[in-house]
Amino acid sequence: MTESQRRAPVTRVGATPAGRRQLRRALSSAAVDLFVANGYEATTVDEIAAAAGVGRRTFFRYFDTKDDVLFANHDEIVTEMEQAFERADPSRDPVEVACSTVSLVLDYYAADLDVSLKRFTLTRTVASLRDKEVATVDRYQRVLARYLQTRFAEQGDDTASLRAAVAAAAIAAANNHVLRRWLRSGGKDDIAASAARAFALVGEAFRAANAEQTVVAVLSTARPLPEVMARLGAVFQDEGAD
Amino acid sequence: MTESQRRAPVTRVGATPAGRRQLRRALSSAAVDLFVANGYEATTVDEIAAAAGVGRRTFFRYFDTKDDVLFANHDEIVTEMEQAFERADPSRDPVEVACSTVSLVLDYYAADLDVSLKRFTLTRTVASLRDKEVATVDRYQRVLARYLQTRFAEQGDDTASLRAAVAAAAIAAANNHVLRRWLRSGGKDDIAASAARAFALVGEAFRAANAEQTVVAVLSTARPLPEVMARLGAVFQDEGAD
DNA sequence: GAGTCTAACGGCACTCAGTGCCACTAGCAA
DNA sequence: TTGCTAGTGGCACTGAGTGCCGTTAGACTC
Repeated sequence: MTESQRRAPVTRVGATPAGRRQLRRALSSAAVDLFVANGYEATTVDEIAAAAGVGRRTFFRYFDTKDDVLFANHDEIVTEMEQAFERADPSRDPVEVACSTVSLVLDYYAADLDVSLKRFTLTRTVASLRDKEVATVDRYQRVLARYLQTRFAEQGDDTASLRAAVAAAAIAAANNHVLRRWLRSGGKDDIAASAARAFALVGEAFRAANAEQTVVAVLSTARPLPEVMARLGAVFQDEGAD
Repeated sequence: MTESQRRAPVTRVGATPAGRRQLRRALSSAAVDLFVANGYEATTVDEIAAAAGVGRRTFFRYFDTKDDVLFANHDEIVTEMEQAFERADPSRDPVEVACSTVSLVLDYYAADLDVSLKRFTLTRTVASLRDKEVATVDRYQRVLARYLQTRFAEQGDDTASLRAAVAAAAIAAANNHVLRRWLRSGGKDDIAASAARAFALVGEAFRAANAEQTVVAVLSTARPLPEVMARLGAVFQDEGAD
């Protein structure tokens, strides 16, 4: 063995699955801190790896790209959402199921407030990271859309695909709006309450249009019933037009 | 001058603004063809530049990144949308204005069907290009949201920000759905008709939810009016809960 | 037509992300 | 002790993106 081949003994953290998770977290944590301290572009992968006590090559065995390290548990969220949809009660309203499922994202962000806040400032500052975040949002928006599409199609909706895409986008936007507002408040706001309000707005917009509305009104009139019916019918006669 | 410094005469296309546009198009066109022929990753910027008859360094003076070349006129679309919002009739319904403005994107895509189709297959195939497209969509979705937010705020909507974000997402999703469906048909479908249908769905979902619903119903009962009112009131008593 | 100036261009060298390859070794099994 | 496996680090390589600078086409002036 030559002198140049000599090296420090390898700790080999990733031998066990728990160790792999631990190293992933260590890399992610080190990266976030370095990004915040020195800026994203100014931080090299070498520095991240060194801060976590591993080699540069090992970093790329845990994360495909440099920016992936900021969204470490995103895959986890997506698979968890898919599982939630699989075991969802089919009798519940699809939009409602989608809303309550997407709030898994809020739970994940709330579970690690410190990292969430740092990532928030980074995604607001660095354009490429903002794009990356948008791409991750799009990924679970697709999961929402797929679920809604199958459910809408079951209900005999002939525009299921369109309605699913639009509703999924609306739900994701509402979720993001709540999330960003909460992060801007530094995690102080009542996230559950604002989420409920936001999803109520979405549900109102899309549930109502799905099934026929059931409307109830009270009127007082001396006119004979057939005339009342005719007048009421005239009010909605343009509804068939598309 | 040494032999190594000798070079072919420079054509200098970009001396005039028209020439710059022409070279941009040439680079974009060459890139798309190479991407389709040899794959995105397998195509180097050197090859694109060479195919357009310029040096590699010039490529990066016309496009910031390699993937930007696929979305060459995106900035143009965004600024045109912003201008459209500025001269929009303030008496028109905001959602309707947003819908008709976003269809500028459809016009741009329809204007160059060939490139649009090639880009479509690329964005479906290459993950990084799909992410890039999602990011571009997000950019004009923000323009929509900003317009809707100011208009909703004018109307005294205290949840203007949320409603604007959700409506903008829905409009963008509807637009994309129409666009993708049209591209999958190879440009054969009637894009205007399907756009009208899609935007009708969005408008229905968001215009109606803005004002209070006006409901009319006919009922026949022998019960005294106060009891009827009390029973009807009980039906909606959970509506205040948030 | 000759001189001048500006800006587009090409070349070169550099950094860094990401990848393939291989040698090394900690931990485990026989 | 002797393999075997898998995590790891080093190394070299490709390619994107950037800063710098010399060159020169084309426009403008006189």
